[in-house]
Amino acid sequence: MKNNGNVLEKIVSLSKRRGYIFQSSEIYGGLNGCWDYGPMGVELLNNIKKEWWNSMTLRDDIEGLDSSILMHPKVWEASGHVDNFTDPMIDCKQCKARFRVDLLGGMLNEKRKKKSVRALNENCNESELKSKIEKLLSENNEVNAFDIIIEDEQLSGLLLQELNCPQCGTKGSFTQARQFNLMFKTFIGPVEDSGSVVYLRPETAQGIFVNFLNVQNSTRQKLPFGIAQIGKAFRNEINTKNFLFRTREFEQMEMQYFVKPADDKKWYDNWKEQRMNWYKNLGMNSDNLRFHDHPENKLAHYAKVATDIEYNFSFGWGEIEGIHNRTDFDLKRHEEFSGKSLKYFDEVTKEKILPFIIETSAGASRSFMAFLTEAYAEEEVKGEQRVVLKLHNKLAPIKASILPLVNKDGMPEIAKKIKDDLRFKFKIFYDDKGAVGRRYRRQDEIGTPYAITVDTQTIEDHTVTVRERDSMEQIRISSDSLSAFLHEKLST
RNA sequence: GCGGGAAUAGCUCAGUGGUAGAGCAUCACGUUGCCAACGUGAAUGUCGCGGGUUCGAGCCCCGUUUCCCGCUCCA
Repeated sequence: MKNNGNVLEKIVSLSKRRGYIFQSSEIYGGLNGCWDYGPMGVELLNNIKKEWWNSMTLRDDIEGLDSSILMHPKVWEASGHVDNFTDPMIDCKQCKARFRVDLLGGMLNEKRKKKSVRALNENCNESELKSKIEKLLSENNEVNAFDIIIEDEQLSGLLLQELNCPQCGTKGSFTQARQFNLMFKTFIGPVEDSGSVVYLRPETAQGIFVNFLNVQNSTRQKLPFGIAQIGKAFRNEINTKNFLFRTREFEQMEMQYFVKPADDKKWYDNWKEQRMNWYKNLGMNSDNLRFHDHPENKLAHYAKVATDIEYNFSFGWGEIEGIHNRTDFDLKRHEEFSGKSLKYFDEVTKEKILPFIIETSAGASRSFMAFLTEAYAEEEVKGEQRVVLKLHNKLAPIKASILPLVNKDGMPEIAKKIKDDLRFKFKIFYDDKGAVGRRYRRQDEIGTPYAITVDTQTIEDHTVTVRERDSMEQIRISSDSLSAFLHEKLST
């Protein structure tokens, strides 16, 4: 059932109807790839983050951190993002082939480069641009001029018009090159010049790396130990798509584990297993989860080995978490660029070493969507269809609904008292509108695991029925024991 | 970024150039006896946005935005 595109649309629709996800800036026509978390969505998201945070920090060897989104621009030079985080693309309108502009030069021989530069010079009749081209040609030979012009914001498009597509040979069929860095730029202070440029972080990890020694010194941790952080990150993606899956603003849950270089393999394997189990323990079916190891030739610039935990979304397998061995790349680079030592002093061997880093980088937004997809179910009950979110108890936004069977004989008063007893311990919802069957179904649709109903017998003996979401079965328990009941059920 | 589809009430959708509609949902009143009950009444629309054609546009044309699908891409 999950393998048809309809499911995503149904989830999008349900998300809006029931307050999980709204489109950002909807009244203005929306903003591409931006989404808001509604009343239910923010509860689910917070529950996911809480489970992750607890699993990471309720142990001896991991410390928490919340670093700022804006960081010194040199951080991103050191990390490699300023140089490597670019992706200028063009398409051939004729044959639909896509090329990276920076690689296009390598696909053309010198003769073609010279020819295209000459043609550009001849065909250009805009005086300002013409003089720019002539200046370039006077300072460079034609081949070098090609490489400069192809990267030039103003001239690149004109030069592309003079080129033939390497695949189909059609001339002038390229789209405009989009020349940009995937990092969002902004400016600090009132003057918007190059000296005041800062970036919105494209990953939270660097905030951990630059604080490595601060955390170690203040907590007296010994290797191996980790630093965990949850926060927003931003990437100016060319295309957003698939609901929450590929967005420009997203939230990461990252834990960087610092180890002795010789132990890197051991901890990489260990964290792979721990992280996979985390998803399974929160209700994801093993069949919908897999590892995808990165082939060596596709590794990121900082990684020695890497794997993704992928989830089987309605649109196919997609990464929800990356686990990388980042080696000592980041700490070494930050030593280089900052001129400060980031070495760890081993008290036993009396050695100064630069630790290796095993990174676990989970997408909070992507996990959110995976948990939502996993939970979504359509069932037939007595000839009627019901839609139910089978969310894990720990993740469900609302833990229990409290319902008077009918609005008379004092039932609402008893139900309201139960609500007041429970409301500061659990996220609960009181509903007395319409028939009770309808109220059950409404709660099913937002994933509430328990429905507590006050009926005639409650008036006599203070017992209530508790209906379980997935089985729809009811048990009868004393209203005094509800708190203990929920506490037990929700903690497993 | 390319190609295809879509956008009308909160949701799902009908409306083929001539008065803006249905079902569900919402609200009020009545009713109520455990899985989307019923009656009566009410409220709800820049027909995604901007132009154009026309006596007249939700409908035709152009542009644009957003979403979905496929391709491409994802340091």
